[in-house]
Amino acid sequence: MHVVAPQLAPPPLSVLLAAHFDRRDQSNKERIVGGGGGEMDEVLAQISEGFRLAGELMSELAATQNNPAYLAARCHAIADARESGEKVTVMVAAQRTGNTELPPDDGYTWRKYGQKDILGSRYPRSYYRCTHKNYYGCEAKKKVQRLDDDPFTYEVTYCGNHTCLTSTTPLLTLPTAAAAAAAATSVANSPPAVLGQDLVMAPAGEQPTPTPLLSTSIHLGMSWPMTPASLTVGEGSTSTAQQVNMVATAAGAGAARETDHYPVADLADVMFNSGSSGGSSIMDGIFSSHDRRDN
DNA sequence: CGCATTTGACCGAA
DNA sequence: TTCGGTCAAATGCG
Repeated sequence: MHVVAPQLAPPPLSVLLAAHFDRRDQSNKERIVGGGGGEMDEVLAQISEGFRLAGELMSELAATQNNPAYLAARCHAIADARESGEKVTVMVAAQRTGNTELPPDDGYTWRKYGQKDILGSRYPRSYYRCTHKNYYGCEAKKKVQRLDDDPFTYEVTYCGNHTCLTSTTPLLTLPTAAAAAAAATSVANSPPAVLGQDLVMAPAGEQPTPTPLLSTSIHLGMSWPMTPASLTVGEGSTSTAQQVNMVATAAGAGAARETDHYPVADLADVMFNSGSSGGSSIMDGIFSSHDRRDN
């Protein structure tokens, strides 16, 4: 079971018209769209109600994902899974423009070492390992497979941690002044992981110890060609995989880009893009207890 | 030439 | 025996 990002299509012109007239001038609406109590009005009202409900749902999702307790629970689940060597599966939306055959780019450099037709699956499964396996002994691997029922979504299963720090994608594109200021004001003994302007994730009850600080900067999500749509933490191929729904707006979703942030989606981005040429990464902040084995 | 991808062969688990 | 995962030779590309 997977939850894929809901994508609200832009409202049709008639709805925009109706909404516009609802706000502005009722008489004009009746004159142009139709007489009061007409079928047109009824249909438009139903459509408007549908969008209102969709809007409520979206705002509730956003509110849930900004809940510190919710985020903390998700972080710990993922961290535990990674530390115990479990697999992490991410549902990634494929590009809908250009070459949709391109595998999702998660910021690491992968080398393909195999491809298999999987029984019962329409699309083959590709196997990748970290390009730097030879240099750093990095044992990170991933499997990429398109979903049968949604060719625009890839199921990416990550196995093993990256022991290299070789991300090719910049973590954030932020005004350096803001980043510097944020870093300067971070807690003394916490890792220099504060790179964003909007800080959430201060789990209640975990006060004095270095508190993981997450960037929820929208820049991160925006700079990525793909956005993880949901995330599953499980153990191997067993059916007991724990579903961690992480709903994110894919690029192009029209709803409230300016005000609605999806920190969980950003978190997913960060998780699988933990390496940075600078040496320190946001991962240090998220999983501060996780021992780094790089040098 | 060096590196990545492709693809059939091979291997181990179920 | 089947199937998922990996290996490695052949091939392609910059």
